[in-house]
Amino acid sequence: MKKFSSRYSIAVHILSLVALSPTSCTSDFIAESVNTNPVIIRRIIGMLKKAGLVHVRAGAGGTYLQKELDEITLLDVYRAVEVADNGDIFNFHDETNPKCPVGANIESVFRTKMLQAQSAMEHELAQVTLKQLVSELKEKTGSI
Amino acid sequence: MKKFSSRYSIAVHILSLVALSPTSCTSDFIAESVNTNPVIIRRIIGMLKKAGLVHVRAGAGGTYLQKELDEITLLDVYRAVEVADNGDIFNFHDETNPKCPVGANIESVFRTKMLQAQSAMEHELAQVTLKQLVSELKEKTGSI
DNA sequence: ATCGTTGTAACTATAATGATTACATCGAGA
DNA sequence: TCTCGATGTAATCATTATAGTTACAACGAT
Repeated sequence: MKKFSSRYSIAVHILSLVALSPTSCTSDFIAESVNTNPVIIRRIIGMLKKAGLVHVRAGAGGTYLQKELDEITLLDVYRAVEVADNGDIFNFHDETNPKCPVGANIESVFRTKMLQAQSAMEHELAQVTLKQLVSELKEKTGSI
Repeated sequence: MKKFSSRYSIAVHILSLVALSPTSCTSDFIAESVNTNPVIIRRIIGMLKKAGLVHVRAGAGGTYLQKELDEITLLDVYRAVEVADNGDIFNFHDETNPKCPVGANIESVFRTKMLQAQSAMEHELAQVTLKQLVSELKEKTGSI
């Protein structure tokens, strides 16, 4: 019964914090808001950096957005921290018996359907920008 | 980088086989088509049984569909074998710092978006019946 | 009553996650 | 230039899910 890792929610948390915080965001500072270990934060920031979403002042400290808030979607963040090797979220039992007509063909038929389902999910994620999300967050917090 | 387990693809394989096979489907027979251990098959059949999708002739042997092919959707199968405790596929880092305005509110904002994405995926799965899938499978195999 | 099948328990190996300690390296500022 | 805080990353550990396997009691059609 596996779900997606919590890296994704932490990544969104990090980006929101960086977007909203007036002060410099060190991994220690962020870790306190997320309530976890600074190394967890640094690892995730490393992925966000690799995806071109943030840059980090090495030595000096602090993480900063590298794109505008409305240029980052939840899909971008998802792909940065959560995506599997080939991008598929569904697993397949891929060594079916080729001598059986069902075993030989079931995977390709099933895979097509699964990719459609995955696309639908990713399309939904692509609709939400961090700008929207942060704006809703601001409403919730009243001010910040 | 976790994906869904291969139980799902195996479950669909099992149901397709049961639907198409003229002979009795014992766990040994199915395991040969899937190319895995019979106990794996029995475990998954147990979940399908619990979900009311199949029934099993205990003692005698053999698995049979309990619903019509067009009454079983990929979402039904998904829920039978893959669903996590509360049904959410996304994980949340839920012990954020309540003293931080972002930490205190990010989860509920993010969760709403995630549930929409999950719904989109499940809606897509609900569109596909086993009847369609088996029909496509028949086309692929030529005959059976 | 027999015998093949199911339903489980128990065990193993493997892999991902999340947390933590440790430490080399970077670079801004005194 | 030196110091000191911050980053980047390796290594380790506990936990959990998956996948496979062996073993065996219980079922029930014949």
